[in-house]
Amino acid sequence: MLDCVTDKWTVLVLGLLRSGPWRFGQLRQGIEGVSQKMLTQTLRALERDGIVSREVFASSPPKVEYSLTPLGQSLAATLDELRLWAEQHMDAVLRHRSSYDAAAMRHEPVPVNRAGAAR
Amino acid sequence: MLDCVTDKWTVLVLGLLRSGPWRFGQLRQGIEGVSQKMLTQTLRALERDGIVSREVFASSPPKVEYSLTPLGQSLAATLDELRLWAEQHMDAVLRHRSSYDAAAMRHEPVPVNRAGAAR
DNA sequence: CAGCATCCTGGTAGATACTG
DNA sequence: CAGTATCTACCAGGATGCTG
Repeated sequence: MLDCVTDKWTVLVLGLLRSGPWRFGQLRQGIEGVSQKMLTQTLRALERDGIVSREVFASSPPKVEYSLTPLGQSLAATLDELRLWAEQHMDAVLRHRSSYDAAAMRHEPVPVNRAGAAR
Repeated sequence: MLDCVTDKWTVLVLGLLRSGPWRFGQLRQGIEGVSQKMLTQTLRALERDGIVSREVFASSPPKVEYSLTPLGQSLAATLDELRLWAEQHMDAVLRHRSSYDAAAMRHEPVPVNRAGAAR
């Protein structure tokens, strides 16, 4: 259950939809790095769970709008707090991260380049 | 950034640590389905980000305790709201999900078994 | 007990091509 | 425009064995 709401794309999609209905292509452009496949998949899952609603306009060119259901709005609000936390504490995290890495350096003797970088 | 906080195991680990310090083995048992590898990995990442602190007791047998830093406590609190949302709305989601699936059935005619199941 | 190194597998996401 | 279908590659994550 947590899996579906903590999904990366889900968080981003709901972030955009908070401001009102969006078309497929708009979402695609608004979310950097999302593939058409993942966007479709994410939206289907959200629709299935009653988080977003999908409205098809039988026009030419075809047009499909996605918007939040009431349930979706409550989730989006909750997720937004998470995003807020991330924004507010990102610098603290990054700072701690680099000092941690620096400390690790001192233990792991020589970072000799044995056949390329780490990993 | 969101990736690290929306990780599955992260959420579960922080959920447990809210109640105080836990030992490695306790966490392992307290979180169903987590492998030793993933738990180690998750804890390392959280330590690196300053979310949890790791205290080693040079006793025999060895003992390592994990606890939340102040930063971690704030994150844990935020994540807990998410868990709360999930609990409160899980039934609504599941209900919508089954009605959605039922509707899909009617469109996708005969679920004939063409060489194994779907996929 | 806690943790690391290694190997191996399967699901997941990307790329590509086609359709209503 | 908004999808579906198919193929492939990659790497997250499980299993195993060893160490301090």
